Amino acid sequence: MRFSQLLIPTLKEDPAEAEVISHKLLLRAGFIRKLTSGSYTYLPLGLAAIRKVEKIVRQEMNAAGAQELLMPMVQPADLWQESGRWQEYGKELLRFQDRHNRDFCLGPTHEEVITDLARKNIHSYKQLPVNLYQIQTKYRDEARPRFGLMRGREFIMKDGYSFDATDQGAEETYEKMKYAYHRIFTRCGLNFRAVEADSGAIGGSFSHEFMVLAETGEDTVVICKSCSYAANMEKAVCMPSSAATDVAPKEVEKIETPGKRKVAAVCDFLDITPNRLVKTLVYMVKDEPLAVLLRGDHEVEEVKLANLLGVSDEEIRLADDKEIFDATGTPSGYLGPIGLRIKSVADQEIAAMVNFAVGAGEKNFHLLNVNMGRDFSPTMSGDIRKVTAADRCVLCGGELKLTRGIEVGHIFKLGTKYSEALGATFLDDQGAEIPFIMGCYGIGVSRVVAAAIEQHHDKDGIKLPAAIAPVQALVLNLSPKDDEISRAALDIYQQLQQKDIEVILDDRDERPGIKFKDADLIGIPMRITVGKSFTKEGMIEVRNRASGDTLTMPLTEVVSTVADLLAAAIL
RNA sequence: CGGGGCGUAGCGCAGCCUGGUUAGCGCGCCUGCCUUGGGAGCAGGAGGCCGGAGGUUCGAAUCCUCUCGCCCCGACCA
Repeated sequence: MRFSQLLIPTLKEDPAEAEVISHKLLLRAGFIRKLTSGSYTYLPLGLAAIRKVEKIVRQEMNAAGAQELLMPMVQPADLWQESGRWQEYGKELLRFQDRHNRDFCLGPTHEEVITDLARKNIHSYKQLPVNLYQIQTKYRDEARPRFGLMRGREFIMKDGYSFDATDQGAEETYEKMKYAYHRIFTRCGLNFRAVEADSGAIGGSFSHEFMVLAETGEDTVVICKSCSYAANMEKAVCMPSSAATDVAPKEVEKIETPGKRKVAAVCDFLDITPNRLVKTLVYMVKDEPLAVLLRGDHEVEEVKLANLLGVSDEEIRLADDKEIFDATGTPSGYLGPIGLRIKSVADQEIAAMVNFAVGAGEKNFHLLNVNMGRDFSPTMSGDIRKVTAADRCVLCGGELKLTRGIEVGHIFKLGTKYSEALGATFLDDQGAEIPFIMGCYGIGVSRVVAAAIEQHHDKDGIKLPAAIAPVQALVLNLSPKDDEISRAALDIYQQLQQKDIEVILDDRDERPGIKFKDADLIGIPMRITVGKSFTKEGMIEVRNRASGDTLTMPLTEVVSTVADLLAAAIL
């Protein structure tokens, strides 16, 4: 490929529409162009990078025993009505009608279609397990598309679905996929963590998100500095503190605290730190009020609270001031656990506290030296708060770090949710009719490219890992009008091609500076420069974009050197 | 969906508040000269219904109303 003939519209300045680095660089390097909010055209270089990721995904999925297929993107409403998601899915599902006024949607995911396929074509345990995947453009009518390829409405996704006869089989399949995902993201050159995610009703550790660690990530991830523990906020376990045993409980003392309602104001007034105070929040759980007791400096993690209560997180919400007063007879700000007439849940941390302050359950009063067990007993207790960087790792006791992550993959044990809803069953070896045990496994292919750029760039441009760079080598002919230089550049270009190394020859009639700048911007791993030093000394420069290492050598050594360096760079 | 910001040449922006000849600047683009190891220089040139509609006015890029689009924060989403 000749640079002069490729469409690589690089930009010298940052586009006004881009905020995050990957978005800016993808536009500047001529990888993508926006058509409309959330949809992008993949230009030749951008598409080539996506194809590289797809290739790795295919290799690893196939190696893990999965088979590729391709399902329709337009899906009939009936299937979604059968699963119940036509109502549940909300506005992200882009719906429309055909000429016969039949309802359809653009596929944001394919559980319904694949389950329909399975129920029609898989009938016996002898056919199981089956693991199917596709790589396809998905459409989600996102409320707010943002950050270029990071959160588009249209994006390329690998989605896979497994069907097993038994729970154990499904769990084995899950582990295989988890392993394959580790290989895929490692080969893509990403710094990532597989984090335990909330798996809602199914429970157990059967949902993992694969998070690329990057400041621009939309999710917060908790990772241990010492071991491999990693989890997202909804799932991250707080290790309980041990109770202080050397402090004697004191007498409860009632103090007037006029107008002091917020934690900060109360602590300030009482001259204590927030970790010596227990705040009492009120949640509405399916319209029932519930008091939630939490240390003053902690925050509720609603997903964990919902899980403890055995309800979905959509069924709980904070009560408003009126609901609080109606339920407790106390205005918000002075609520306390003593004398409460509604049920209560205490965060486990409170058990470790001695002589703490609480609201008195009476306007303008607080109590000091309160102790759980002696002065009140909550209905329930458990881990219901968000972890903080001050917490310790549940596995090894090491220090935790809160960091941001980009979700590039998600694996999930689905169980029988869809197979039951759609009546997708098979006969087991006893002749019994059983629903398939399913799993689903997604990878945001286009998002992987954006995430990789977030992790691999510098002030000059993109530094994609060789495994997913659009092409591997770029030969710069610095003087296209000089026959000797042009001949040498062409020679190297052709030799690299013969070795099956993807290469672009920059044969443009431009000044050297422009070629160097563009080379840095688009970030091809190996840059081979043929210029004056070749005519003068017979030397050619080979430069590694990622490391910046530069070697000078005679023409005869160039091709083998580049081949060796690339072989070392690609896993 | 709530809040904020922006739409003027391919890209980045000024002009708008305080209406007034042919609407500017930088980059890019085209032609020529020159230059050729880090986005050079000189000369000439093309390119805009100032997002759209309506209104106010003798006169609107500029003021008012509506509308469409894009971006950011939040909500939502996995």
